[in-house]
Amino acid sequence: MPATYDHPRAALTVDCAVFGLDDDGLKVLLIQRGIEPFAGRWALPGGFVHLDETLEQAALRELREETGLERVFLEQLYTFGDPGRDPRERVVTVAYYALVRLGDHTVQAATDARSVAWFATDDLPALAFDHDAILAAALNRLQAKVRYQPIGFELLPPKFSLTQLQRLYETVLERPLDKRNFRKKALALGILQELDEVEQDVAHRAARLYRFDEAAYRQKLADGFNFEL
Amino acid sequence: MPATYDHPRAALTVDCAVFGLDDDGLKVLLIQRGIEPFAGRWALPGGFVHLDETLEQAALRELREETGLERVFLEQLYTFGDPGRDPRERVVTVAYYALVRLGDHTVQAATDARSVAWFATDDLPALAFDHDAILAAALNRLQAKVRYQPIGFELLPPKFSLTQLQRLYETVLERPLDKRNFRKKALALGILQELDEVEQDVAHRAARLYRFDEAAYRQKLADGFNFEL
DNA sequence: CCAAAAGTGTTTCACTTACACCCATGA
DNA sequence: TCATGGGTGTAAGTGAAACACTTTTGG
Repeated sequence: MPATYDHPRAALTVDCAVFGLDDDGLKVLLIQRGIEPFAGRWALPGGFVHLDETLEQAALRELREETGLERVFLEQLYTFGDPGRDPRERVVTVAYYALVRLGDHTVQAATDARSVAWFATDDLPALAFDHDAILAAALNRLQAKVRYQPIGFELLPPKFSLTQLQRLYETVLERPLDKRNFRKKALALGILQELDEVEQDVAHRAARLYRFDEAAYRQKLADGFNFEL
Repeated sequence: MPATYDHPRAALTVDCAVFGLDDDGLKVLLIQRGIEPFAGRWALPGGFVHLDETLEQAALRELREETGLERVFLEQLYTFGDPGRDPRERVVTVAYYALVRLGDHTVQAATDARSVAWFATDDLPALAFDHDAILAAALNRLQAKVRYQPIGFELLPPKFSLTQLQRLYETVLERPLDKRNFRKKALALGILQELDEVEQDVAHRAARLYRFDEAAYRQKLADGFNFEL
């Protein structure tokens, strides 16, 4: 390491793969780039890291600026830095993935984004840079993580039915689950709070609603409990 | 994103937590810094990323330059970038962890490293920068990963006994394992090649030697096999 | 012949999986 | 009364964990 840090420097960005869930399945939030390179192409929201903010703050700021999203679950994914991933010059990007409750937010294009939209993860347009690789990594991580950590709740409304929860897992894991076994296991985790409420406005028997019990989760986590589903 | 990438830039480094195993337990390779900041302090080997190399290449190059190590198992860990983690200016570091067979290599200090040494992971000196946090994350990752991916072989000589393998797992996971169950499970993975050789020069019955069967591993991996131990 | 580690099976228990019917509600 | 999804239990099978003695070898 030189005594002074004076040398040519790569540019540093953050990019976010933001996932949401609706009746059609898993969605990812993309922006349409307003500027070169790749103007007009769809891309993950992201941008340059400022010198006075953490990487996570940069990711949250870019999300807010480009899409209007706030208060999302966010976790660092991987850092992509191959020379050539940006056609102009060396750019290293720290990728994050985020989970949001789709109903909570309306997205809104801003700054350098021409527009913003949700895309089904199994029907994506061509993406700018190496964003297809980043997105694939993010999907992998989500699938792996959802099995042993209850992060899926971040995709659901605060109150949900067991059927909704099951559909979430089926969607993310891309395979059907047995209803009775799923309910047994989900309840056995001991982190679901049964509410005295049911679904509204459905044309059949209304399902009981539950809430994710954060306190119970922290407790069990500290006790070394295993949350595999 | 501005149309040109002209703005103040953070410096970008890589750092490596290199693990090895000997009879005393798990070791990590540290260098003693020859220059400021933190001259004289122990630190993870690492350094600045060049503009024309990948992040992984940078990590391998720094390892070679500072410690003489070559051909190691290397995997990206996490990117640390809080402002203030370097006392002089903003430096973002992409951390890697590596596994080596301790017997294979003799390490050798070079470039900016005053000296190089292996330290027991449970008896570490004060480290430079936030390297204690990086190292803690690396240990966590190693523990988590060794359970479901057979990376532990990277720490053993090419030919090893089942007892050696068991001791490796016990060391990394920090808990005793049942001998019979361990052997049953390890062999059931179907990725150990039984050799017609035994240990040499031991003062008791000599143990049969095995080899990690890379081909069988790849095959089973492709078939979706689960390698949890 | 003693010390030291290698090697080997069976039983028990817990968890996973497969599976089908009645219930409540609104239209 | 019909259509729609909500809700429930049991039996069989599979994998994990606990556990102790005999064998081999060199000193």
